[in-house]
Amino acid sequence: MSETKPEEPANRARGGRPPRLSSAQVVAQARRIGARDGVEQLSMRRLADALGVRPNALYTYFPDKNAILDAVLDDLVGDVERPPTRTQWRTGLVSMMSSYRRVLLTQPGLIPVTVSRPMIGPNAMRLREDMLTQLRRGALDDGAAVHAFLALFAYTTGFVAFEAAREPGRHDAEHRAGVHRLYSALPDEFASTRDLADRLVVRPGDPEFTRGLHAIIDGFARANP
Amino acid sequence: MSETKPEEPANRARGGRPPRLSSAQVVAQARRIGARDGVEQLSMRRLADALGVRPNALYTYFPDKNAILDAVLDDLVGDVERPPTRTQWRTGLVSMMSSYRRVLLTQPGLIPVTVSRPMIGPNAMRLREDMLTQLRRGALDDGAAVHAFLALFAYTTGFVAFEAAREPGRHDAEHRAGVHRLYSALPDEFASTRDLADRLVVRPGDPEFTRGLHAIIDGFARANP
DNA sequence: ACCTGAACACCGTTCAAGT
DNA sequence: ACCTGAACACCGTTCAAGT
Repeated sequence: MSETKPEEPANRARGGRPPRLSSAQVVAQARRIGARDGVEQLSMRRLADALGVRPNALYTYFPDKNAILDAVLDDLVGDVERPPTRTQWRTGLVSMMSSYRRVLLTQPGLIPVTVSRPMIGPNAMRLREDMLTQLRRGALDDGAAVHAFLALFAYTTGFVAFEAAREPGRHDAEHRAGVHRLYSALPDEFASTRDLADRLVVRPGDPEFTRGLHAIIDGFARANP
Repeated sequence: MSETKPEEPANRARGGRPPRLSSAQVVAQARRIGARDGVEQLSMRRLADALGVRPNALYTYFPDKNAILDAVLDDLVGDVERPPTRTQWRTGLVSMMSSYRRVLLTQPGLIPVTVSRPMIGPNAMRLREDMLTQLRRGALDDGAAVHAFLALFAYTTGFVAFEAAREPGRHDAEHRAGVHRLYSALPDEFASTRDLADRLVVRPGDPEFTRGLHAIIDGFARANP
């Protein structure tokens, strides 16, 4: 559903009333609310309120709420940093995915959205192109490049989702302490979990993310020239 | 929020009215609705209706809707097949993750749920233990085992999410044909996407999934004895 | 202990009407 | 073309009350 076509005003027609809004303004405000209060709090009614308009006015600019979310997501993807042109392909890939991760962590609530409607919109298009280019520079053949692209994306999305599932802080720390107690007291049927309790309970972050990234790139590069 | 404690009846108390339901029945019915109509259609009101009860009666068995979703998810994870004890560790891992993938694809709507509340509940506990055991059998040291576990899970979840984002069929085929036309007509700034259009447009499935799985395992095993 | 009636505070979306 | 009033068809959750 809803293929993200913002439908820029095009209000040339005579008889037309001048628009009070633009789709860009709607997206910007939506993003602001999402960043401040979380995407869960983003409703058509709140968004309209913040824009000084009735809820149904939004349907002039976007066909439905999902289209707005798609646009916000692509706007966000636009913040992902492109690697400098002369970096090594491997480094380029890692830095792009790291940037993507950091950007997504900005709006954790949007992750379920990303996950089910990925890679639509102009900025996502750009990101994909850059990734594919780096993979080919790494001398991966066409098949491997596409598969590696898929794997890297799946991994990154999944990782960020897990990471964002619990926001860091006191509450998270207490939770992890509780889990640690639980794991440590496990019977022998759960020996591995019990033995690895210390490590399992560490909040995953940049080092863990990067390590997985390298493993995937290595795994694909290995089977190639 | 909501740590998945089904709170089994415990209706021993005198003066008590005999329960018409049990938490297991609630979960079973919820799963049925999810499988038939999609999780999007699963509301407290519909669920209550299907159980022949008013919506608020459900709060006797679960503190809120999320707790029900958690329980449904863990129930689902219970269907993941454990590998035969004597298989090679690598094969064991791949078959477990493949089974997990197939099970999740049964209830695509639940994937956004998995993604943000993973690995809670007894069945998830079992799955984690089995994965960790296989990884250690692969002579990965403790650190590598935990990181590989994380990477495999992130990858699988992300992959399934992408896969489930568009359900297969006529509609999907047409969409892919359209994307192919678009990619093929791209200007030189999008040379890689254009060149790889044929492959990018293929619906990912079991082979692609398995290939990525092997790449990750290889990537982690490489840096070890 | 278990369930209900009634209500609260919300949703997204549509549609006819106004300018 | 753009926006509004009013309504439709829903939500999850709470609370006092009944048995």
